[in-house]
Amino acid sequence: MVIVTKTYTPRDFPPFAVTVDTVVLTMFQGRLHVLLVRRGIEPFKGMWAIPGGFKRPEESLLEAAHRELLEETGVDAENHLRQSGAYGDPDRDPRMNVVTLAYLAELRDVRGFAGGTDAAIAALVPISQMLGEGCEPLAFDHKQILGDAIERVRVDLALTGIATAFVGPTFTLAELRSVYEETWGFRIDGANFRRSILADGGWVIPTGRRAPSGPTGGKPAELFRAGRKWRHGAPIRPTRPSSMKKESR
Amino acid sequence: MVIVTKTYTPRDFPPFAVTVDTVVLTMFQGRLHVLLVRRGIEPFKGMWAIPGGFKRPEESLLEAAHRELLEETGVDAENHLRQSGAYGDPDRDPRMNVVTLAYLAELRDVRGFAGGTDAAIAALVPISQMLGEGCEPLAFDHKQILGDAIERVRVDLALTGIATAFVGPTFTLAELRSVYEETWGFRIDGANFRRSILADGGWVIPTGRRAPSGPTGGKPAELFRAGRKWRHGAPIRPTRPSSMKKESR
DNA sequence: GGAATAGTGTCTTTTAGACATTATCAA
DNA sequence: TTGATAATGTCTAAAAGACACTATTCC
Repeated sequence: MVIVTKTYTPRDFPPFAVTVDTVVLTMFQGRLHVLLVRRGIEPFKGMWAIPGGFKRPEESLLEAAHRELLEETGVDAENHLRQSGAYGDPDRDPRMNVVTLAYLAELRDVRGFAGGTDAAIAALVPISQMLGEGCEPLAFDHKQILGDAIERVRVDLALTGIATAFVGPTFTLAELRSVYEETWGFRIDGANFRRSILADGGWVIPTGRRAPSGPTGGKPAELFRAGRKWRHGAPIRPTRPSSMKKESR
Repeated sequence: MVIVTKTYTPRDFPPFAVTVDTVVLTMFQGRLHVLLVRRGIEPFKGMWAIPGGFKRPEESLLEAAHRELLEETGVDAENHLRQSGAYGDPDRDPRMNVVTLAYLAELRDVRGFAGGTDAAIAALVPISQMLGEGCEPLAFDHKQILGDAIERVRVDLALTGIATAFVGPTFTLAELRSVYEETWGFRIDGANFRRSILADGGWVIPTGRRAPSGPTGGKPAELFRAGRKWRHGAPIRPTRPSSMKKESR
């Protein structure tokens, strides 16, 4: 039975360290990347890790995630942070009992980042390098956390307008489509994609302007911006085309 | 900078209490209910609360959720617990800084529960009573936690086979349909529901047997069991029928 | 002009939604 | 028999998927 007083003493409850770790995902050179830091201290010194750190008593979990990411990497993900999971196995940190809350942020620009307090280096690393065949290890249970976050993004792409977070304030439908293609791992027909997206009125809105053609020419693409609508009426489905050309990469 | 030693002392990190709270949802008398406990101690003494308690250092979050639910309510939700959110605002508990991890369990049978350690009473309460118009208050931020959990269930019904968790080991399609209807709040055409469900092969499997007719007669319904398939190919969509008869309750 | 990319049109197949019809029970 | 519920069949409309064709750029 817990003694009911205004203040608790440490003997009344088992204390834990609470950390927040943020998986920052971004499109870089046409590939899905994650922002990682090289650990500068033991344990797992020198290994890649998801940026994060201890929550402070006076801040909320969200505030902690925002602050830690900014401190460690210089990246400001305010208004882009979403919860993605909690991890609290007793042995997940060899030093002590740590419960961590994973956050997720999809960002367009992850520039100007630099190693902060206790992270030696921050860098964008391709997802395929961390989760594919024969991939590199990650500190702690961060491979699990990263995997769960990716799976979350895949689902959310179909159900919400989160795809627009990966692109700029204005974007072409080809850019938006490549977000889906890269994350789901297969190609989508451009014509049908356009129809699906525009049929879901209020999600992407034409600006009337056009993007300049690329170095290889082609018709200049229309520029769109994200609308206020968030939940899709009909989901953009991750349906692998029936007789579609196989992914060629 | 954190001092790197094998063991940490309490001065190295801010300690928190970590609790796990479990939202148990079940169908009872045709309505969606949540399992709540009357708080026997301050703060919020006498108010409804989501069952839960302190995590122990030697157990995982999942194990803690399982144990606390069993202790407080007598309900064993092993293999049915899923994370649904984390809550850590500094003032969410008036006594101290508590980070809580919310779990979610959809169960068929929530019987044999009784008040345990520090919960005076455990009871099934209709969701409408806790979240509807002019509803009752809940302890702490448990109204938020409950609302988030319900929203999570609504989405998961469309994407996964979680609906079968609400019904017995064998069930009729009418029973399964009522889970969707009750959770989404509108009626679904029985014929079309049957087609959608059976088209998604491997999710529900016919047993060859039939359920006895109800007291009002009618053709005995086929009995199905849950298959191994979990993710739906095409989602069972929460599409409100266009010209459908309005919900009559 | 030719290659490349964006956008339109259209055809086919699939699925959702509505609802009529048939089947099988209890009273 | 009647009333109720389950299951099947069928029609229509909408959406997905495939792909031909046009438009506009760079080289």
